[in-house]
Amino acid sequence: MQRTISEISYTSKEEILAKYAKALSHPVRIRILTFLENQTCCFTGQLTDEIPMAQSTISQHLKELKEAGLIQGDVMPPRVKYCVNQKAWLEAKKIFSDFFEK
Amino acid sequence: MQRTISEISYTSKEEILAKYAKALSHPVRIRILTFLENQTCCFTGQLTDEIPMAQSTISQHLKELKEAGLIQGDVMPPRVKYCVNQKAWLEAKKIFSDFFEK
DNA sequence: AAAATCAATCGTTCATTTGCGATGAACAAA
DNA sequence: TTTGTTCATCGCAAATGAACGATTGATTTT
Repeated sequence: MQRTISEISYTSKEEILAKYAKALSHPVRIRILTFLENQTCCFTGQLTDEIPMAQSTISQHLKELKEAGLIQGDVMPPRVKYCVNQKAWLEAKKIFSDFFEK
Repeated sequence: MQRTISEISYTSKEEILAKYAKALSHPVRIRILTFLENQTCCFTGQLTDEIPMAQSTISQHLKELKEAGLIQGDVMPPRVKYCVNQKAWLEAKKIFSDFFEK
């Protein structure tokens, strides 16, 4: 059968949900977010103490969470304090909840 | 600095959440699930009609959703009817909602 | 029995993710 | 100024993901 495959485009809801889901798609990122949520905030050092992974790996996961918008980092030399971005957190919460609601 | 990197192990909550999140981490899978949720069920053919992607690609995404447990396929020769797995759907809903709740 | 239909799977290609050690940049402390 | 601390980034390797066309297997229809 011959199918015409045009360019697929997604709604922004689909893309935003996928973006947040991707951020949550690795268990260590779940752990990091849970940790941050409990502490309100924390320094990277606490995470590298708690999580048995290379510092560079944790830094990489933090970067991904930051790029998804779920966390933010405040530089407080020589350390960096990470916190959950409450605005994005609430947006994600709502988007997931709407998605599962219907 | 010398760090000891033991084997990391995750809780089953972390793993289950990550598994569902991964299933939702591609916009076309979001679209498929939304479609299924609206129709209750549908045949693969409806999806390949609706979504401008190769049949094999859609089939692959269906497989991933099935492996995550979110959908199930009933073979009704020569077609296959896909439905959301309500049990898994509710579990996912609760797990995401718990996660964002705290 | 032959042809048609539907969907899964195979094989390929290319891109992205994951993890690590090593290095670098910024700043504080000695 | 040198040393130490903290974290980000680079560079690499291995694994996984995404997309496609082609093929196969199951079943119906002709």
